[in-house]
Amino acid sequence: MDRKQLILHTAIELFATNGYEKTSIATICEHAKVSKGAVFHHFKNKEELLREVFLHMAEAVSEAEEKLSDINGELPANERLVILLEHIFSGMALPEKQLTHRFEFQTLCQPSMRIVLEDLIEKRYQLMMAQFQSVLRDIPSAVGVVDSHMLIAEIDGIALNYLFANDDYPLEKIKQRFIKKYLLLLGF
Amino acid sequence: MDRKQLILHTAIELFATNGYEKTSIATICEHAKVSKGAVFHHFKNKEELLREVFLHMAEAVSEAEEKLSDINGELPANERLVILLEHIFSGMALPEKQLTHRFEFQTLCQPSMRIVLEDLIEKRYQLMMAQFQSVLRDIPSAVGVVDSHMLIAEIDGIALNYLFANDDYPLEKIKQRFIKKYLLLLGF
Amino acid sequence: MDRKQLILHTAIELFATNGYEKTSIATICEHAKVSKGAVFHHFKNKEELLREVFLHMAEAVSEAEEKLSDINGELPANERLVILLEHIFSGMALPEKQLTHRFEFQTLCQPSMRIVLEDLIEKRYQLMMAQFQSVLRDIPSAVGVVDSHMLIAEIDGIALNYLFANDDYPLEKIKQRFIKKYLLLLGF
Amino acid sequence: MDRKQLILHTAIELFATNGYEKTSIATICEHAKVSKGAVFHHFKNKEELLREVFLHMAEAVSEAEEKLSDINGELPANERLVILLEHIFSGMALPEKQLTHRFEFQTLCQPSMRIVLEDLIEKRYQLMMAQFQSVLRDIPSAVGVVDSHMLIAEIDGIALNYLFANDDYPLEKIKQRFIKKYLLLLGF
DNA sequence: TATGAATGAGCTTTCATTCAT
DNA sequence: TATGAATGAAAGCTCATTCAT
Repeated sequence: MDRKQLILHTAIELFATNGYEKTSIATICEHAKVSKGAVFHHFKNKEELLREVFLHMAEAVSEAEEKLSDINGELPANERLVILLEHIFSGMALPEKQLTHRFEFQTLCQPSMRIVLEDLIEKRYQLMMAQFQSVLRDIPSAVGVVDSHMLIAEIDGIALNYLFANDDYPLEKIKQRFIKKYLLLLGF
Repeated sequence: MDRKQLILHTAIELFATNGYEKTSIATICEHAKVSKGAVFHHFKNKEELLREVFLHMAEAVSEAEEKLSDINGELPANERLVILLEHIFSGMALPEKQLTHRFEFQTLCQPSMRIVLEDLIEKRYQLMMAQFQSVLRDIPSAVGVVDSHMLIAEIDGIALNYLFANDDYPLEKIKQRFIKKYLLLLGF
Repeated sequence: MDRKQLILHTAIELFATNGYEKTSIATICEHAKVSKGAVFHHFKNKEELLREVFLHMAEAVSEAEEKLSDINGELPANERLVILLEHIFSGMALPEKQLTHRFEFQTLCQPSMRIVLEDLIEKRYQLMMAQFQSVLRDIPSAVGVVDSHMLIAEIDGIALNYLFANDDYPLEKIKQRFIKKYLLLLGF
Repeated sequence: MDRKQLILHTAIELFATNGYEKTSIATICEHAKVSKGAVFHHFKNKEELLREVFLHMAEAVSEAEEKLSDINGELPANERLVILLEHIFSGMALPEKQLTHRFEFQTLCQPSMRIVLEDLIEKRYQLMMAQFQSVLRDIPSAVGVVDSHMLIAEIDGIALNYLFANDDYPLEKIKQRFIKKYLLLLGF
């Protein structure tokens, strides 16, 4: 792995676990076994590093989602929706994805991060909207835009609560109730 | 208002808008027109100030909720649920409550804040759980614990997305779909 | 015990164990269960408190020494010297005197304390000189001034080393060798 | 001279003359014409700086002593003892050594310094003990351990008193009486 | 490309001291 | 006499960033 990638990976891990403000460049250097000069050679400043970390993460997530879309292209809409939701819920339990989530929630809530990433966050939200709308479009009883917003928000909320909850959080049962709820709402 | 309250109010506002890490004691002092010494006279250190800010906020919220419970004590469960949800959604649009929400989401997502507030956050979550369960308990088709977790999470998610969204976020329409969804799920 | 005495006693204890610079007025107040106002009512400032602490300690020591002189007034000089040295060495092992010593050594070595106490330290040294000279005066082979300086210095050194040494410091054996040495030097 | 050495030298001088607590990092920086960042780049914190200052000083002293031992390797024990004592007493009058002594006494008496240097002080004491014992070992009438402790303590005491005394301190005469005393005690 | 010494602004915190009550 | 809230200077320390090598 080249130097830049190494720094990027180290940064996301530290940002996710300790927070952006609490992660000093020096700490990143120690963990990545790289000099400070190297970091500032590859990234103009800390904010630019943050932006690239965000981009890097968003890219990885998008790739996974595209694969999913490709596979399920021809199924009926309700099945596609269920598969999508199942996929998202499964992801929540993966340690690797949890890191990503942890980081993402911080970018949303932390004013200092949000300011730096505003445009990227917006773009990313539009992508998610598109993904849900492409499924809901084919369901007559769905209210495309509203339901997409709602789905995204609710999933966010569940991920957030699960991420920081104790071990006994009933994620699996919530998933089932959640899917049932939507099938009812959408008339299946 | 006494000095301590003044500091507390100034702190929550600054924490909410600029973030805990990015809010220096010096900034709080400038805004509250108080000396640094005064802050450390009333609060052992910045972390203790954070805890008191959290407590202060949680108290205010709890009081409002208690009032609501008192009023609706005798209505049927489904109506109580709807009123509760309407109340929560209405709150999201109030500037004053938005400040509180902004702060609260940071406490959840920011590792450095979370560590300091862990116990208080847990206690607060239990309180919310109790509130929802006291309504759902009277609805046979509800799955008390699971549905409470799910409701809290979903509302969190909607508040989070609304809070940081553009002006065109369809909160009102989401509220309607959201309530409809639950009435269907719970068999009303 | 009145307030002022209480503060004085608390101060010497804290100065001795933690050092003058490291002992804040606030800490003294906590230990003495007294308000800050009370301290500054009785003492103009921290330096004045230090001076009074020193005076208070020196007084107590002087009283003890006077008693000793009174008792041994009529013995031959060499016996008086031995008794005096025995008395001083015995004192070193008393916890209460150790506190005093600890404080005293700090006043000698700590520039910031020394400056404040210069005149009092000088006066106290003259007193000790007088005490030794009053004994050595009666011993023909003694070189009054020089031997007094030397005795004071050596005893200081032994006290200093004993005070901060491990439990196995052979104070008793040193005392015997020390006395033997002086009896030889002075021709007894 | 490199930056680190420069800081070290500046620090020992300021610690010795003004005391450790009263010497701020800022003051060291001003005197050494170096930025605060530079100090904390080379030393983890003020305590670590203190430890390195102590080590640096102890090293210089040890080197001087080793040279002395080498030179006198073959002389009879009593002559070696006298030379050693003469050497130590001569040192007391050197301005450069006085700085070292001033610093050393503070490390012994100042609780806050002592805590930080405990292990290094102990090690240094053992070294001094070894030095004296290597001389006394060859003198039958000496009580090796006890006399070494006593010699160290007494020399400490004389240095301490001389260091802070007025100009009329009879160091030279004390030296002569001191050596005479020991020659008598040890049977020469 | 890469290093790490150096900078200096800014942070949290401590503390002697003052003063209205 | 006594209290303790308030002050503000100064402390130790962190950190993003620069730059000579």
